[in-house]
Amino acid sequence: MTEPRWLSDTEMRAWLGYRRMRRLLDLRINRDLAADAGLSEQDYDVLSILSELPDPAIRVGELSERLLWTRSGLSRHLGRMEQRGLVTREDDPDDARGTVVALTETGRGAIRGAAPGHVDSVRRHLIDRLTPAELQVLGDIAEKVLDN
Amino acid sequence: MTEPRWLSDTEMRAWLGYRRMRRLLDLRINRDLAADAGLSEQDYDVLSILSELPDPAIRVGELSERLLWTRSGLSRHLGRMEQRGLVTREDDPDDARGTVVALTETGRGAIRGAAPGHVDSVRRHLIDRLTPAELQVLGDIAEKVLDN
DNA sequence: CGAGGATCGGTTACATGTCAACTATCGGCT
DNA sequence: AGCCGATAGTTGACATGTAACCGATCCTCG
Repeated sequence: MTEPRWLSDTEMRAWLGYRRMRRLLDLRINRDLAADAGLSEQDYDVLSILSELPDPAIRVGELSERLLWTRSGLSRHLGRMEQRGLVTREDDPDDARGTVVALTETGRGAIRGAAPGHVDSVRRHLIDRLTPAELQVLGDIAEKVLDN
Repeated sequence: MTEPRWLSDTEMRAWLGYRRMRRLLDLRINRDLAADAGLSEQDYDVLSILSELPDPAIRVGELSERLLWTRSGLSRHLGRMEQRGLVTREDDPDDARGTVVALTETGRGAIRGAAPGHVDSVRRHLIDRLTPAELQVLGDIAEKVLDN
């Protein structure tokens, strides 16, 4: 193996900064969300997707792709959310192998109630700390990283 | 509660982009690290801090602060790493409540062996995809978010 | 001194994620 | 029609994180 190209100061600062930001930012926002609405970040993500859907229900597999989650993890999480009355699961009438997930009224109420506080939290901890130019670049960076 | 300030397009793009980047980037880099070196990201972080220390050992509490980890989580993790022969734990001679953690030769070898591949992985998935200006801004963003 | 609150690290109970294996079903091909 | 590999979702075994609590030790202040 040839000598690797170690990271320069700027590169190291960006990498370590990203790592610490990830930890602290997620910690703060999740804490706010749990305190304000009694929801985890994962709950919020699921509810958010369901509430913005044109259809009343979505296949578990498609939901897992949108969330970038494994099916098994999602299955377990949906079980917990179902028990709390946030979502329902029913057999897909079009494909007996499948299951469709839908929001309950409780779930819809939960996301409606949680959204304002969550947006405020995201603003306080991230968005409002950055300039418009920085927000633009952050979007660019994410796009480049995700572009496989 | 007054009407919240919802996110603009640019803000939403930055936020969702960050979220997706976090998921995918971590997934990729952790996968590489596990495949190349048989280490988890957490293992790497611990070994990395220990290997760059001026002293031969560090207090558990200080390690947990540097890692932004809870003590209990770190305690469990150190137990696992100790069993694998990567680190040792001994009573702190200066404070009988405390424990000091040190790297074993195995642990030092593991981090040395893993570092080149890890740096390469970080480059491939993040650093080398960005321009110097973007790296600078990413560092700035992290600094602002972490401030306070 | 020495009493009592603070601090340290670990453990127990629990939450939540992954991987591999499983069951049920689908659907193309003969 | 019937076979058989592919696909959908769930579950068991396990890894690994947190919060609450515990026993031991430290240290300040009367």
